[in-house]
Amino acid sequence: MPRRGLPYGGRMAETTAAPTTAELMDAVAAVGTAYFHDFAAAAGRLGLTSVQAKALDVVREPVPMRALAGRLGCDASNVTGIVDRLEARGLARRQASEADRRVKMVTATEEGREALRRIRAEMHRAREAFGSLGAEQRRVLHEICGALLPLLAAQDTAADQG
Amino acid sequence: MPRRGLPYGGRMAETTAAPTTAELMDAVAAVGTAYFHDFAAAAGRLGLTSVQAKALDVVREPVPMRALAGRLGCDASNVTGIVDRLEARGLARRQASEADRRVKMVTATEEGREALRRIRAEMHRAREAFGSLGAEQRRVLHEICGALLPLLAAQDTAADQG
DNA sequence: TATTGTTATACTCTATAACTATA
DNA sequence: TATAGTTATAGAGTATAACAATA
Repeated sequence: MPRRGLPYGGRMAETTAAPTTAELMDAVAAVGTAYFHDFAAAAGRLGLTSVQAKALDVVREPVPMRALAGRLGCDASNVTGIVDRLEARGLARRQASEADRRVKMVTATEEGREALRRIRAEMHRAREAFGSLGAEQRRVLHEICGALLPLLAAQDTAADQG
Repeated sequence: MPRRGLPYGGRMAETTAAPTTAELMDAVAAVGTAYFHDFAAAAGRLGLTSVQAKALDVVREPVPMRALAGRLGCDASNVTGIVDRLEARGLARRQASEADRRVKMVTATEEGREALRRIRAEMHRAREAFGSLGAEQRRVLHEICGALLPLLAAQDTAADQG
């Protein structure tokens, strides 16, 4: 099949062939790993683990402990310790639910929200890397991610999306 | 700017706008997280942690303990325990280097390679998700990943690429 | 009875520091 | 002296099982 000019900017060689599923998975895994590394490093500079940072992101809006466990993809018993540590540093707080006195809602404090903003600002490599993409590349990548996510997260909806 | 027909298959609406860097980062993070979850689950079904599985992948070819630490992105002291556990299960083995008697080369056993093959085969969601992409989408996604990776991993080359 | 959050336990991963054996 | 691998230690994340409070 003849290869036409590249559709989203035409920066690369025309010889680029469509990769196999395995090659694609390796490439996405490498990018995902590097992205996560940048995220963990940014969180670490603020003295937070990556799980703590992710939890902080989830609780920008009040969330029950149980649901937080779902969003973090871990057992509910872990969340106790994770929120304990966030609370001890004043980044989040527990509040009893009025509707159901068994549940406790977790919410980020203003300091917690500020920490999260700083982490995002500290992700220098990711910002540079994604910022370097052209409009068409961004659009295509975003669209492909949107198509992939529901398939990748298919049966975890209840647990992962909380 | 007027929007032309989509270049890689034209499946979606023409109204899709170019996302901001932040939106793009969130989308890629979500896909990366879901991918990693699929990987960890596949490894878990074989009784392996994700780090053990990644280590197994690295040592398909003989690698010094120190270099393995670099590829895993962790301190060298951790690798002792990780390889201990792989070795205890017969999935990898240590061999003294002939050139430098201080270094130990780690290599996957045939059983270890088989375990790795099974993990890859067990990543059902990822295989379905990426397998569902058309040739043009695969090509574009692969190319963008290739452009992103060196920027994301820029200064970690020595540590991350071993 | 079922559910929420917690505790107790045990394992793994993690970094730091100190050690040994080589170089 | 410098480096490779190990050990010791402490902290954090993880799942399982059992528990108290509430529904």
